[in-house]
Amino acid sequence: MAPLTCATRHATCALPAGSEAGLEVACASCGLDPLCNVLDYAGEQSGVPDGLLLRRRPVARGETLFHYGDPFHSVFAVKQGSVKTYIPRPDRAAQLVGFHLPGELIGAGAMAGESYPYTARALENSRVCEIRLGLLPESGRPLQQIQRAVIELLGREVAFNNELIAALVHQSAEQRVAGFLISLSERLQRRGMPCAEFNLSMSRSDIGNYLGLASETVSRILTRFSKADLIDVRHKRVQLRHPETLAGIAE
Amino acid sequence: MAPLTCATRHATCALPAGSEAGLEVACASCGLDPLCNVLDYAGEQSGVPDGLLLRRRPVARGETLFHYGDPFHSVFAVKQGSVKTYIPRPDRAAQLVGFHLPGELIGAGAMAGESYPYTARALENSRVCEIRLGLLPESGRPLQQIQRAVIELLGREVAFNNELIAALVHQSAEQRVAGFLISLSERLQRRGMPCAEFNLSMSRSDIGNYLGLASETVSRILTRFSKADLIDVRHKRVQLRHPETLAGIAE
DNA sequence: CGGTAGTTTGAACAAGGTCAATTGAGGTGG
DNA sequence: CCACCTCAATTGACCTTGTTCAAACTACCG
Repeated sequence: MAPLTCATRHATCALPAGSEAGLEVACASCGLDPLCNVLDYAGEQSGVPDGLLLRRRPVARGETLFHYGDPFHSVFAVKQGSVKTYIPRPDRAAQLVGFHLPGELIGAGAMAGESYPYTARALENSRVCEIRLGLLPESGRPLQQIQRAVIELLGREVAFNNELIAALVHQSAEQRVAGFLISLSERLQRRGMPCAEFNLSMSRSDIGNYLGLASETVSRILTRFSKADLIDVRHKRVQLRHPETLAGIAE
Repeated sequence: MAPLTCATRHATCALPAGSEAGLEVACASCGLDPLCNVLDYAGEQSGVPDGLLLRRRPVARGETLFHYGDPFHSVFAVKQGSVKTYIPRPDRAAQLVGFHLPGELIGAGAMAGESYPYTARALENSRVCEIRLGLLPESGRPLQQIQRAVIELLGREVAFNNELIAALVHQSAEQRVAGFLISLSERLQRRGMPCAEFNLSMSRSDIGNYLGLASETVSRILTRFSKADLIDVRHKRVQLRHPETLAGIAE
């Protein structure tokens, strides 16, 4: 078997201009990297099924990675573009769970259970890496490292969610939107992507749904920030002019 | 070394009347049970340090199990009574993170990190079991099972938090309070505790803080529910009269 | 060049927060 | 045992915030 390489260790390749969104995250900055490295190692020890790693798979805007309730098989990482996750609800609007930027994981919450607790859908033409954890053998030494990595990932997820809860529950609409922009910017920065100016690939309703606000409120606050010269919004393009002030608003 | 027994496999022992709150959860119903069982096994294989399990440790009302930022050493489970976790914040009121009922874990979110992300304080005179995971050797076969159990626990935590976020962000004050009561009741039931009538060991402000509401709003809604004969509130005692209707309100 | 869906903006309204006064419970000391 | 103190809980009045409903506007796409 050919030695496996990390799912995301590849330079950007040429693609039809305009068909894909933004830059690609470097492997070293990707949240999947620890797992990728472990699997590299596992590969050389053999015992890891082939086809375990699917790298830089293109996903068209609107396409889904998996649906709510599907049996768990893979953890995904966004390589390029963006993905939203949501819980479809009968006779109600879907509940938005999260937005996933380059370098971020999708489906981590399902690793412990049998099925995905939400649907994942691409917000734009994107690329994702996929690790088919479902194919992993249940024994052998590498498993320990894999488990360790999974624990690490889940722990981060828990911490992030705890912060999010604290934030969402107690903040005003203005604070939430400011915090949302700052969060996006910081997450892009962490992955080495341009973070002062970026795309709001999700709709205002998606943002509102995520933050627990009406889309009109989101819109109003964005223009308010814009008039205060804190940001510059044009269509889906946002530029942060005074991130410090925004961060101050978000507290 | 004497064989270790599960941290929580013990009958209730006699105690000064009135000094402790409520019944004790059975070990089989405890969230720590999977870990306890694994460690039992580990003990017989040797290699597990002594003093790893501290069982049914009494904790006085107001006493803390650990503080925000303390280095991680143990996972706790409430055996009897209740505990709240919160993030202390400079020049602001603390942010309540969660309430922990008998059978529930505390500090699971810290297992992946180095330090506790919140402070844990007993709401009443309670008893907790403690597993000093920090003392675990980093190798040996049982580690795999321990890791598996940890992943399981973290996964549940993530799932619970996702639901919580969805709930808190989109629900009205009335829905939140109804959902809070139902959640308490269901969690008590899951652990085999009386669930139709129970103690609200936390203050109205704690509830409000947790749900993102003013304490006055919590109070108003409780009396509203009481007048509608959905519940009976007297001091800290609550009786659910029409759980189904409440569940309907919470949606 | 329309058509459609997302976005912006305005005005009326409702939910919940804030402030303040009152009541009630538990604890302490005389 | 009771008076008193303190703090939590309740209740009322008012006001801010954000939602809802509706209409105009804009980008995007055939």
